[in-house]
Amino acid sequence: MAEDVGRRRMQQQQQEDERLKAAAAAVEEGVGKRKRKRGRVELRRIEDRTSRQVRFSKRRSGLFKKAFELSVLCDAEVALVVFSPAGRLYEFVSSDTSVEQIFGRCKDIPDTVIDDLNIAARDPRGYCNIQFDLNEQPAPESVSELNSFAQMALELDVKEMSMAELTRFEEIVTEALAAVKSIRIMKVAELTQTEARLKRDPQKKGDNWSGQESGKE
Amino acid sequence: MAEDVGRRRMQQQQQEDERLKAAAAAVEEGVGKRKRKRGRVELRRIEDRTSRQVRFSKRRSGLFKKAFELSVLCDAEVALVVFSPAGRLYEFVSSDTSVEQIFGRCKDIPDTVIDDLNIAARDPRGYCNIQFDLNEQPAPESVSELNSFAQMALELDVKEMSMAELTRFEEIVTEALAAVKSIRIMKVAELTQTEARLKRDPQKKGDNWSGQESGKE
DNA sequence: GACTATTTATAAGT
DNA sequence: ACTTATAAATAGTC
Repeated sequence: MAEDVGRRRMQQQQQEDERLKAAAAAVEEGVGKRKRKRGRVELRRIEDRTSRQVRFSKRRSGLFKKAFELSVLCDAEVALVVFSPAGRLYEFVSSDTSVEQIFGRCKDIPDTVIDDLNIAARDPRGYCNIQFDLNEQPAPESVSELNSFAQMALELDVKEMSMAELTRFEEIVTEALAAVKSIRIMKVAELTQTEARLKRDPQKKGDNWSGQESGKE
Repeated sequence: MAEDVGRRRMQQQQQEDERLKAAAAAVEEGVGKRKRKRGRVELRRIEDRTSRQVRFSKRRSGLFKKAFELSVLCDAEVALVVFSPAGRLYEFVSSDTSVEQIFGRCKDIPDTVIDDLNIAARDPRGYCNIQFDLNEQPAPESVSELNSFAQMALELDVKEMSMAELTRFEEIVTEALAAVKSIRIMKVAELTQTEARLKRDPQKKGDNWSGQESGKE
């Protein structure tokens, strides 16, 4: 998926350049008067309240529409639940089944199955205990030197910050986390696609698309 | 002018008509030798197996992507579960929540309104939409040089990471966020205490519309 | 709530 | 797979 995007991006080199230049200019001149092109969005929490609410409405309807289409076109079971920040609940379930039933099935499925082709995760990660003292950092695991440094830098600096800075910084870290998540999810999606071809077909009849894999990546 | 507007609407209407006619024709004449225009799809189960599988993959990716974006952009909780016809499970849960948690919340909310597409909402409002791009990292805002560097470091490096690294890194960022939050909370508590005597309302962090929406529209 | 300009998603084609 | 043509989604506006 990311590769597809990459290709497309190459095609749109011109546009990209244009955008990057604009962004660079905006940074230099200070944020503010820059107006985004229509239809283009950064992957981060929308700051403006009104805008965020409007977008939520539009995007929510689009998401549900897509979910519905997937269920119909591909004969898949789909369950979708969305809570607005205000706590309102919106849900969609493809067939006659209920959300309870579909979610229930998730729990019943053993790890082996889930592990194989699942896109996202109920992995143990992501639950943060705010137990540690800042002076006593958890040992900076070696993901890469850069990352370790970045993390230390963040946390050390944090102690010196004003409220405003803190608030802003929290936003930044939140955004960074969002970016990381998105990338990971896309990678998972990629892998899932790749592995799909290697997966045996439980109920094959006639032609099978999974039988024609020509190696893995 | 009004005529222009009318013209546009007519064009749209034509598209709709065309589509509907095509669908109707397909039904009456049976399955087809008919070649659809690119990008155009009838809302019905795809008969061709290969095609169905291919589109399932693509659309599934798109759906999850959008679900993720909605959660990030609009700060909403999202749970999405998809079963392929083969019975494989794909799921996505927005943040630190689990499917079970979100599901649990569903049960607690009584009144349900179901619309045309099987979409249920606890709110009279309609539905909505979403979309996003992975290659587009959030712009590095400058809070301090250190922070900017850290953030950029994070995001740049992230693109090169393996899955294992990504997972680990996500964990680190999550922890960092937790740390920042804890610090901010402590500071808020301090300030609140201090200023409580002055009977002043120091700062509000919220631009969370969940807090401001008291229920009506 | 509707309109238009753009971007994104994606059905077909190679 | 990779590319291209089209449709759909949607951000910015009024």
